[in-house]
Amino acid sequence: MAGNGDRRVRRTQAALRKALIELIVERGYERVTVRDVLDRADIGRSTFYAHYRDKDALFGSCFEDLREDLARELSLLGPQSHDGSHTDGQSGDPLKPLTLIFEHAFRHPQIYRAVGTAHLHPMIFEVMREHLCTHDELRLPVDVAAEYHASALVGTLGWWVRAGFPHGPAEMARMIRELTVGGITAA
Amino acid sequence: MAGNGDRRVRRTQAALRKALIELIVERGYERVTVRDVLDRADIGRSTFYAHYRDKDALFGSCFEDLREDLARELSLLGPQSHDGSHTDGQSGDPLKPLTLIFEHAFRHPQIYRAVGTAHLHPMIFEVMREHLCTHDELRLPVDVAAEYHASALVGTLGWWVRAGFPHGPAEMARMIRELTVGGITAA
DNA sequence: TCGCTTCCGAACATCGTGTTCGGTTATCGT
DNA sequence: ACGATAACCGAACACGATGTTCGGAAGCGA
Repeated sequence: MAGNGDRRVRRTQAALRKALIELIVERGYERVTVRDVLDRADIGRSTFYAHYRDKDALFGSCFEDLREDLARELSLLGPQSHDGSHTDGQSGDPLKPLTLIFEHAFRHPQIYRAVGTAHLHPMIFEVMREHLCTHDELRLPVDVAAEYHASALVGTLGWWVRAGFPHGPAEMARMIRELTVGGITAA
Repeated sequence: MAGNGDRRVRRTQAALRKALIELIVERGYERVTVRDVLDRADIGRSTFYAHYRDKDALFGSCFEDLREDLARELSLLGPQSHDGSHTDGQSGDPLKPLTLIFEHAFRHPQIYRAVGTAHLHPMIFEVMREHLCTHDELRLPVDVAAEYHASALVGTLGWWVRAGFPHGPAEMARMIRELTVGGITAA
């Protein structure tokens, strides 16, 4: 599986990505130098620059993998109500997409801790936006509402990861749903 | 007003802060060098390091001023319902604190654009947390709910600033309130 | 005016970056 | 198995940013 291209290239890139993630978790992105990554991955300097323009590029490739992975898992669920409102039975459990996001973070704690959740924002935003467009029963600007809910979800997800998963993924999904559909007055 | 200490010190620090903010707005934080700040502010190199340990320290002093300014304005309103729920008439307009936050950003577009809104998060979070503690009618963990609403507010605020204030401050406050108290189903 | 503090700016050591290039080694297709 | 090809190595280099030092000039408050 996943065996495209030269084996050496695969080995090199995997080692670099692994090293970067580890180091970011240990020291934070800013405090990691290219030299550090090279030493940790045991890769030659020139080899690094043959693959990536700089540290940012390597970092980008890391979370791009992650993002695609999550997007693929989400797409397997098929089109459905993405935020849990409208339990109109035409598609599976409306809580499933939310749960899946939290489970994904739960399964990749290292990368999520390193990469942060900010990079998921655009993706979540688009999902929210599309959903709100098809179900637009509100007179609020779509952008505002989408940004609001995307920020809430992504922010809470990030907090949950940083706090070391104080609750289970499914539990988190349920709570987010309640907060989203019920508002602050729901008791 | 604000005339504490040596005039030269005030001049120097003000020039450095102003230069940094301008440059961050123009190029983004990472692409600003200490040299750039020195040139823009017309300040000697050694003088800079006599005042701040590095670029981060100067940056920190910038948004600390901002944070204190906003906190002072908020405290002038006195204790009240900070998120707009509970129109129980015992204190002024429940929408006022929210409006004040948006107005503050609207009055300092440069700094907000440069500093971003992430630094307000802890403050907003605490306000949310306290409010939810006193009005805890929900069985959800306070931290989760506080993080959710804080992220939503701060995220939307940041989007609004970056988008160039597509709506008025009061309008934004009203929309946030509706999204917060009404949930997604409120139509 | 006097004494003190701040500012200046040039010079310096140090570090991280990104590139180059000739030589070595692993991989893939046949 | 083997040969052509592509990837890797690593040392050396130029460059730019950082943070420090120090003697002298200038501005400030009293």
